[in-house]
Amino acid sequence: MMSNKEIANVFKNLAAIMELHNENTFKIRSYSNAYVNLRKLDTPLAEMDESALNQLPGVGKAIREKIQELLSTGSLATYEKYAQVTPLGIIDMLSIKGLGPKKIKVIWEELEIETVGELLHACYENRLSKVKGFGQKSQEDIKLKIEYYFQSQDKFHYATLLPIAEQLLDELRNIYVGTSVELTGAIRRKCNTLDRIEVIVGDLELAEEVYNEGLLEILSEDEGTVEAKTENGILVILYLVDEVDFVPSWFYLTATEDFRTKVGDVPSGEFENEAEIFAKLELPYYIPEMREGEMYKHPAHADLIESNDILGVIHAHTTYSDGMHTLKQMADAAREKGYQYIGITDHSQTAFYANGLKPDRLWQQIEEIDALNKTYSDFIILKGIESDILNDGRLDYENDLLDKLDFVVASIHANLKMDEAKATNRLIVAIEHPATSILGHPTGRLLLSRKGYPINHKKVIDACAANKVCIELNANPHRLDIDWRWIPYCIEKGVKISVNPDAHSINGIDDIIYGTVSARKGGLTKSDCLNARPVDEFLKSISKS
DNA sequence: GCCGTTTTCGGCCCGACTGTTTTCAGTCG
Repeated sequence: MMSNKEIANVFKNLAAIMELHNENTFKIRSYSNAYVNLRKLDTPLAEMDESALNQLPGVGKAIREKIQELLSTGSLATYEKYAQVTPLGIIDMLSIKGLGPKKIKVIWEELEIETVGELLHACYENRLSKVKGFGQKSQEDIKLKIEYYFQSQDKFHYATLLPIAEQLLDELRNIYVGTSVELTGAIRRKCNTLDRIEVIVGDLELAEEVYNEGLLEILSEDEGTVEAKTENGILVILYLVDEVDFVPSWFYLTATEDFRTKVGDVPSGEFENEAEIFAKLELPYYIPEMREGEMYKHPAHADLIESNDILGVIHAHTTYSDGMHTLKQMADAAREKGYQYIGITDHSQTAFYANGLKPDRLWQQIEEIDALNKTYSDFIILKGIESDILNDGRLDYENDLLDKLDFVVASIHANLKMDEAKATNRLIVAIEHPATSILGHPTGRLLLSRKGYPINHKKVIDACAANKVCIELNANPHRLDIDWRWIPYCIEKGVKISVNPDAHSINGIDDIIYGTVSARKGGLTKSDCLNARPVDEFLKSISKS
């Protein structure tokens, strides 16, 4: 049975493909609205009867019937009709930022291009810039976007691969009873994005059940290294080693080469665990997450942040702007999950697309928070805003209103096309605003789909240090922004990191887990984490006086 | 295709930017 999100996505895809075929724009808008409305629903569509479906906003007879068709057949004839007359490559192009349906249509019709690869080739040959409506700059921009698109192909977010890897691990352990079986490589290092799942097995033989039971499709087998694919097409590498060598092999396969060469060769001998290897190398124990890049230069703290150290849910949206749940629902959920406080940050007025709050609605929210806070004795809601950083670096409200808030997250959402100097300067102007408490998602990147604007990290972090502004580690697995590689520099400069879920729903709060994972990769300790502090210390830490 | 009625069809979300233009279309958030 299809989930609400899956059904909503069909309507999004339907709207996009219909735009390619010049259908009525208002019809298309209806389907887009259906996408927006349906994905926000709490109740599963599958559990609703016909009259309940009819009462949903934006759902009339036609869309209701399409929902029912999807629930009973799993597909949609209307979409299939358009898909049949649209090359797959053209549909792929819709996911490249900067390319909309109008431009794709021109590319398709004028250049007779039907795949993303052909389009990249046309950029290299300077053919795209000759088409009317395109020029040198568009061609260069599209070329870079496609190159990023290809780099991201066959890669996955950590949050996507983790459950698949854990299930595979379980199944392999059931096959190799009494044998060591563990994740290794990038997935053990909990990398933000990955292209494979690596598993080490303490047995030199590949068990027959692995392929007989359809667990994996074996691609190749070579000297203890087996390449395979899961049924959903994800690359799996199995390393088959002698059980006696398991610990040193596991150690070897986990770290990247740069880390390994810096810490020295794996010592010979038998080891019970990796701690003994680090001891033999006369090094402190580095958690697997840190065994890459330059992290060997930084201390291997014993008190690294853990997700249950986080006491406050900072950066959360509600139905006031583009969140799925009400203020009270979000607060109650945070409290029930064991947090001590929540910092509400809806979008500010410029964010029209997200129903950003005009001053009067922000005042209204402030009043509602005051009232709700009187009903809690063991929990507190902090008044905040996610203020857009305008094009010139200003914040999105007058100072008298900003002063009424407990804290301000300042982030860029629009006009993302900037060079490094412009982006850095825009951020620094916002950081220097006395109301700014936390810099939100500093680069605006969306892992595997958008690169983010270039910034001079050192200048931005220095400015945060000088103005007592903290930096967000946005915990959404698609962002994980600020990048963990910059955490050591933040620590060096005394800039606190706030691990923020950017929650747009109750479930979104749980993204804190992924933020904590990335924070640990960067060696963040509990004491350097802003929202691992009780609420009074949180407020003291962001106070400018 | 949905909605809301002055119940049976007309109206339907904005603003800025960018690159391409010669006054604006396409895209994004």
